[in-house]
Amino acid sequence: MSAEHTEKKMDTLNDIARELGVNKATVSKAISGKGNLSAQTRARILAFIDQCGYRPNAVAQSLAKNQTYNIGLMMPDEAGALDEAFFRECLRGVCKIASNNGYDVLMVMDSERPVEHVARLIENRKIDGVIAMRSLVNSPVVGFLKEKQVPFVIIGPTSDKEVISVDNDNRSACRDMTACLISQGVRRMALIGGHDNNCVTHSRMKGFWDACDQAGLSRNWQMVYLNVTRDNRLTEVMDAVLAQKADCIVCMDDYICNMVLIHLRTSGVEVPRDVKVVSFYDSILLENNIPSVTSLHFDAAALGRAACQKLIDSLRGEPGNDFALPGYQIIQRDSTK
Amino acid sequence: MSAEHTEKKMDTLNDIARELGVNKATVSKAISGKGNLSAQTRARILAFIDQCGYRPNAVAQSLAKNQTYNIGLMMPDEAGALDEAFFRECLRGVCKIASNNGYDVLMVMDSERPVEHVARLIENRKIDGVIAMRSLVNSPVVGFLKEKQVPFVIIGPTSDKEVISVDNDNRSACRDMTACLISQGVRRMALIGGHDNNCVTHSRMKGFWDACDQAGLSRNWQMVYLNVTRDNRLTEVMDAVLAQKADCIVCMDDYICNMVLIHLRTSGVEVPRDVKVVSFYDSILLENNIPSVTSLHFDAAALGRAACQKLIDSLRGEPGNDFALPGYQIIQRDSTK
DNA sequence: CTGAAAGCGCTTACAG
DNA sequence: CTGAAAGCGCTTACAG
Repeated sequence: MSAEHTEKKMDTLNDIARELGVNKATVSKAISGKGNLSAQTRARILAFIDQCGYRPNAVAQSLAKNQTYNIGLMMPDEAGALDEAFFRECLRGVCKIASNNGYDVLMVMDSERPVEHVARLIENRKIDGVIAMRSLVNSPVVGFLKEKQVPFVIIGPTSDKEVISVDNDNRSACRDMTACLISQGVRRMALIGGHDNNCVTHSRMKGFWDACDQAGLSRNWQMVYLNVTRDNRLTEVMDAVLAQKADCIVCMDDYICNMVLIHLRTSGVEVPRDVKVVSFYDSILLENNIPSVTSLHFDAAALGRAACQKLIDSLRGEPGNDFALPGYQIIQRDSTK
Repeated sequence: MSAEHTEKKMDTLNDIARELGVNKATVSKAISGKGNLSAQTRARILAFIDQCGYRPNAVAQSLAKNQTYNIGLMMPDEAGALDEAFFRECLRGVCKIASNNGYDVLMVMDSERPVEHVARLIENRKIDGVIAMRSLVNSPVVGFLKEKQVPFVIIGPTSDKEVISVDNDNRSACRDMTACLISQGVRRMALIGGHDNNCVTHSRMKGFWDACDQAGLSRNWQMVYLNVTRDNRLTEVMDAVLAQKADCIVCMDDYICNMVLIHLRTSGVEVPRDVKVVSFYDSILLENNIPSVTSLHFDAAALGRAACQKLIDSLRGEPGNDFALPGYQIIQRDSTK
């Protein structure tokens, strides 16, 4: 494979132009497919390139074309509180589409100062555009990207109409799931969620209320507790929930659900006999629980793919094909039987 | 902030050279700190740059210096089977050190053809070096990188002395943990592990045997089952383990441990009364279990940091400071009480 | 249809 | 101590 390499290095446009007795511009045109060129010489050049294993220097191309073919991917850096599998899947989706389109993915995972980091990348011209995952409400990142006119797409909800975004249809999904519970006879639910500066918390809550309203179920009968993170408020919240005889605990994500399940188990409350439990987000934590937990399931990889495709379309100035939002399923398990 | 920008664009070396009435080479020297320059003019130039917000074009620098300041990070793409938190932590560590040193991290997460992907990156000169996570035994990636003489470091075990690597000291950790069990009276263990083409499986097993040998515990009394992945062999393995009256089940990772716990629970076998359970790898799955599970805990972020630092040292041609391997702890919980 | 030239924004010997 | 020049490897008007 490297036999020819050792004889003559063929790693610049000049090398191969000299060898073929043509101008390097001609070679460039053959590769890019731009400009006029007889099919004959193009074929000859392409054949030679293929055979000698030449690869254009991406850095030089970047400089000449003022494009890097790099995408910056901003990962939120909140340890533990978020679903690891979600990020991995999403990342997989992004990388896949990027790779298919000749782009590479540059990670931005700066705990302290994400804005400064992405700013440096932009100002140094190391990336062409940005994908931001799970943005917070009014994220300063969005403001920065808009001001600098950097092409970007957001994975997660936005109210900003100028911003390209993809998101799970959390509101509809949570509405459907809640409606499903109501149709099964649930009347007095406790909704438990995390940080209320997280956009997704809001969407899910809206879906929850949508279903209650549609079913004519009084909002006053339902209980809502937000900002329940790691261990802080859980005990007091659960005491209230049980004292007020909720018939179903609706968890906004699997991490909260896991805490709830442990609390119930140690308190001797039996699921689903004494109280039903569901989660708006599914992960391995719930799948393996006993009893297994009814939950919504979203397709994170599809989300990543959609985000990346939208960004690349936008980078190319293409119309921005609209994608159907990746779907969701309600997975019925033992915790609501 | 962008007030001056709008008046005069100061985004190339030429712009600022013209403005200051000096040569662009002089400006370049002021920034890089290389070459001779009077402290005075250097200060003047630096002050101006600071004030007008100029940032060098990293692409042009790359071309001129033949360095990209990008690191390729290869993530294994085996969904589900691996610990998500491990990757996230490790990634965090890598990104942190990279960022501190002016490097950026380019993801390689190509399910189908990782070697081709990294090859393209190298041949296109988009990266200076590579970090490979949790490589498989005899990975073709390693062969490729060695052949191409690309600087790289491996996160995980290698027997290859020419290769720079960082790893948890799995063998010692597993030996210590096993020794600890033996000192608590365990005599007949069942070791259950995953794919035996995974290096880590071997290290952990070695540590296990080390402790048995040192304690004079006959290897014949112990049981070992490898290649127990998702659901395939678990049931038959557990039947054998229980039939042969193991007093402790040693799981090679938390995923296996989780499956084991579920099996035990549904079989009515009580932990730790009927059998003790430990895991060689800790994650949220085990921490929240009831009973909580005794386990080894490794510091993945430290591993990522060490790997990245070693790579950067090697890129700089520096001596390659040796790092102490990131530590581990034995976390005693209820499953061995 | 092909070639010669200028340019992308930097760095680095080499003169002066 | 500073400057003028060549070069990194490509692309893209512009001539011929």
